[in-house]
Amino acid sequence: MAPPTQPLTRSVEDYLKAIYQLSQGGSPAGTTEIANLLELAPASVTGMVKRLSEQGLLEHVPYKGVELTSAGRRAALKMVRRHRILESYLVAFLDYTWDTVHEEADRLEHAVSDRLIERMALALGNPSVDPHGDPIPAPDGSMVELVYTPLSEVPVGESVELRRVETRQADRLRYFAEHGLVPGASVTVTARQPFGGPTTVQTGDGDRLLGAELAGILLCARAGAR
Amino acid sequence: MAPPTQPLTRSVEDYLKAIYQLSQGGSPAGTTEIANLLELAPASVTGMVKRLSEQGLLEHVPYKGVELTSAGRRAALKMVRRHRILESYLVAFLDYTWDTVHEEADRLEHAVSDRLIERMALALGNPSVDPHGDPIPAPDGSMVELVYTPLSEVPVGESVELRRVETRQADRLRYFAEHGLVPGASVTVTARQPFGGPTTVQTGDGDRLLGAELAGILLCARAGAR
DNA sequence: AAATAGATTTAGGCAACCCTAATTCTGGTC
DNA sequence: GACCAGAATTAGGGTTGCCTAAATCTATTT
Repeated sequence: MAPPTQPLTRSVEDYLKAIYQLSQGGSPAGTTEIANLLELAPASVTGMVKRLSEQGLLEHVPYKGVELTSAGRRAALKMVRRHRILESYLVAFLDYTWDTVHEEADRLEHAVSDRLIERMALALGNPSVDPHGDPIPAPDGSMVELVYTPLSEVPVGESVELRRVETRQADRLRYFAEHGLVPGASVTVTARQPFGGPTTVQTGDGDRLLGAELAGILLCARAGAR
Repeated sequence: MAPPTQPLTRSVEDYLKAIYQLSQGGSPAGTTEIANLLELAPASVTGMVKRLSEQGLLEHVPYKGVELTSAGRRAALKMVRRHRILESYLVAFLDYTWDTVHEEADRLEHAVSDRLIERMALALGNPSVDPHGDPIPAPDGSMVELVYTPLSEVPVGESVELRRVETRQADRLRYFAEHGLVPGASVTVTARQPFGGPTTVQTGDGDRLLGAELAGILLCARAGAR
């Protein structure tokens, strides 16, 4: 039952990761979506998708969309584990910050061995989340994905704990870090303007006004819900 | 004076490293030598060599051999630095042994950024040699290469310090490590059989008989010479 | 000086991936 | 029910980097 798969190329690994990410929402990934994410022409995606379907990594319904097969998902989750362990390691031991680490991990994830990843994981104490609060799949591909509430939807008056930051954009990440808005931080929502207006929060760092976009990518654990 | 070079591909990096290594002996590298080292067909090497010459990284005299230009040497030394810092880091912090580390470093060296290498170097305290005793080029490409004496040529009766092990073959490296024959170890030559016969050495670990091949790849610092 | 072994190069191909331009399909609209 | 915009696919190319087979060159031997 061991996967007899020949090693995947960098390109293939990138496609699988992208399709995994786009399928998160439940519906199959579209050609153009994939193309945008990988910064390729849609025609190139069609070609690769065809090859990967033949290899049994994808399920492709022409003109409809692509989904990962279980072999594809397994490979994608391995890449996600690599990426998140790498990010965690670089931040913990090599002075990277969460806004600079993504790029480095994106290159390294194609070059590391399983052995290296497991040693890094061990050195980190087998973490379950990365510096952004994203869950790290176990070596067997299992992953516990908790459901959090966007800060933009936390009722006024409630105190919550920041758990996860859903962006890789360096400028936003830097802004969050500068103001103590990192996983683990406690914040209280003190006000919110209507019609997609800003949310006001109280942090250990003082009060801060967050626009709807930023408040929407800060995911929080509410007291009762967990 | 900054190198305006576009990023090199993995293949190109491998060629430059190979040619650097083969040119160490002074004479230009031959097509077949390069092909053997990289496990490619000689015809493939001819093709790549032509492209790299046009890019100004190599000096190729058809039917004679190849040498690195100064741009080529600079790039090659950068790869050597990457490789040796990686090996040092993996051994120091991630429990690799010197017989397993080469392969991992060979893949990683194409994926790491300069920034990562410099952070690893810093974490290591800017080492000047790697776990095998090979000198590590400085970021500017300068490298101090000391001249050592092969154990096979150390006169009987002399005590020397092991400094460098010139092989990447895992089985030999494992044998050396098992018997304390690692850089820094002190050994005394107690006997040597003539006509390429074995050398007998006394180590902290006891006495040991080393055939000509093994004794030839253990490089030693002699007392006076250094 | 001719022969020849071995190294090197040329010729002709192939696979992976990417691109642009042209075509075809799908899901609404009017 | 025909039409249209946008999505997806097909057609036709290009590059990189590898291979095998067939020349060709070099250097050494006879």
